[in-house]
Amino acid sequence: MVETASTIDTRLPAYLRLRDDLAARIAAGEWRTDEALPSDNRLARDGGLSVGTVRKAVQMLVDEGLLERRQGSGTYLRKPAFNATLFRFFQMRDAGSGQSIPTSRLLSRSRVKAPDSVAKVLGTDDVIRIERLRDFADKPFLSEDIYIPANLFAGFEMIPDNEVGPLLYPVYLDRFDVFVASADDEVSFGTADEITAARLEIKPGEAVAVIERTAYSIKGIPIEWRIARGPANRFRYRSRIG
Amino acid sequence: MVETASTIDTRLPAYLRLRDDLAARIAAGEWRTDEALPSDNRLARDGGLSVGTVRKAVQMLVDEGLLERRQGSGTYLRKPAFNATLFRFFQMRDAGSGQSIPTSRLLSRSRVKAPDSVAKVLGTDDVIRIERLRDFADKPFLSEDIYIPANLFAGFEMIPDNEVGPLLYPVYLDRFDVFVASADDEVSFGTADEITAARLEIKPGEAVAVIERTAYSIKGIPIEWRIARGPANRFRYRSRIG
DNA sequence: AAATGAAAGTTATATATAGAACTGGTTGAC
DNA sequence: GTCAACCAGTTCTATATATAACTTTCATTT
Repeated sequence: MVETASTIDTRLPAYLRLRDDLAARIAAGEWRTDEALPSDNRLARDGGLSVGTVRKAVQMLVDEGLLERRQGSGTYLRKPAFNATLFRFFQMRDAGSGQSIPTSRLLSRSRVKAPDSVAKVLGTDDVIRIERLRDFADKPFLSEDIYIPANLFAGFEMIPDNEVGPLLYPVYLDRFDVFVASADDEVSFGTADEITAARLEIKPGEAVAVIERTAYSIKGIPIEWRIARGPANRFRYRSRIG
Repeated sequence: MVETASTIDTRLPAYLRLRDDLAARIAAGEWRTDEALPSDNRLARDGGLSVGTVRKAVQMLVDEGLLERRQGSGTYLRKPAFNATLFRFFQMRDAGSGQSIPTSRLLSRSRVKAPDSVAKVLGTDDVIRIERLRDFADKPFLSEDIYIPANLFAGFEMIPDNEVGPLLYPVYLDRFDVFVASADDEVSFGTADEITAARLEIKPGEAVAVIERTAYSIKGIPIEWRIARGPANRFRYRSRIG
């Protein structure tokens, strides 16, 4: 059940090999989000390929949301819209156009042995656990419990608090070259236990919304599992299907 | 703000025109799900196009989930998996592998003037309203209020109850050639009013999950708006992001 | 009866090429 | 100085062609 990460280049079709190569170079930070990749023609010459093949490879990365093509201009990295895509739950119902990123308080980070259910999802029980509290409109509204594999995020628990921004996924990318490409969310409903209630400043037993999320890399390898709880009456979750 | 439905063929690119043409013929029921469409070569000859252009059009429909290509064999209609894709909320948490389609009871159907908020979404206030109650494991678990534009679904309210199956989207497709391609869901939590409580057999004021859904055609035209309520403690909503 | 092989038809991959549509900058006329 | 024209570079659309990989069918051989 071991997933060797970068088994590149078996005898895959050329367009897939180019896609993988580009994806790797993107992850390696070879280009910035403002200025941009070699042109189709250039990639074709360099790779000894035809333009059609190059376009097919690039188009895949566009479909996957990594790249963005601008006709007449070039092909660019898409600035990951963490906000809009992967962080859109708990948009406050009366917040109007605010759209502000909520602030985060790190409560703890430690390397621990993961609970069975988490270990099963991540494929290892050697994990780093992060406890976090997020505020919105000066009130706590999300209590989070996050698990990430220690082998992928070696040393994460040592990073000074002030170097960890309000969003984790950019940190994963910048410091560990781990890109969160997709996620499964599961929303349900429960009641607050003592600890959660204290953090959220509500009474134990009050209704909370529960979001369990598993985040995956482009290759589909699970990167993170988290469970988040917030007051049910302030909760709103949006999802696009299809 | 009027959307003329089938403004085909402006001077769109050839591959888009072919895509639209095929989509229309699919919706018209020209092919069945078992045996299948003309080959790439055939479509190219018939349309006076090159194979590359045809492949691009067909690929779009594959990406949209309408078609399915089988190498060496042909291109086939995909049987829409209504169950898995558009009807996955309220999977009961302890139902195990049941996966059974819940039963439906139609409570009312009538042509009415839509509330403002609904009219705004659908673009018309001439709608048909459907009230429905869905059961699971012999208990009511979803009370639904559904609105569809009367012009798209003329005569829907006349169809005998027993000819409306437990799932609405196949009915839309079979009888009205309306294909639901995507949807926006919005999940929140609230409390049951008198009517909802009676239907769900719970007490007024008890916690309910609320799902508001807007469903769209392939062209992005809103087709249906619904609001559904169910007991919060039995609720579980899954969503894939990215 | 079962295995083999050939053939035709299909999608999948890849190349080469051409012009259209668009962008961003530079040049030149006024 | 301003505006228009041009230009080089880019993506986008479309064609034509060739070969590989695969499926299905049918005839032949064993």
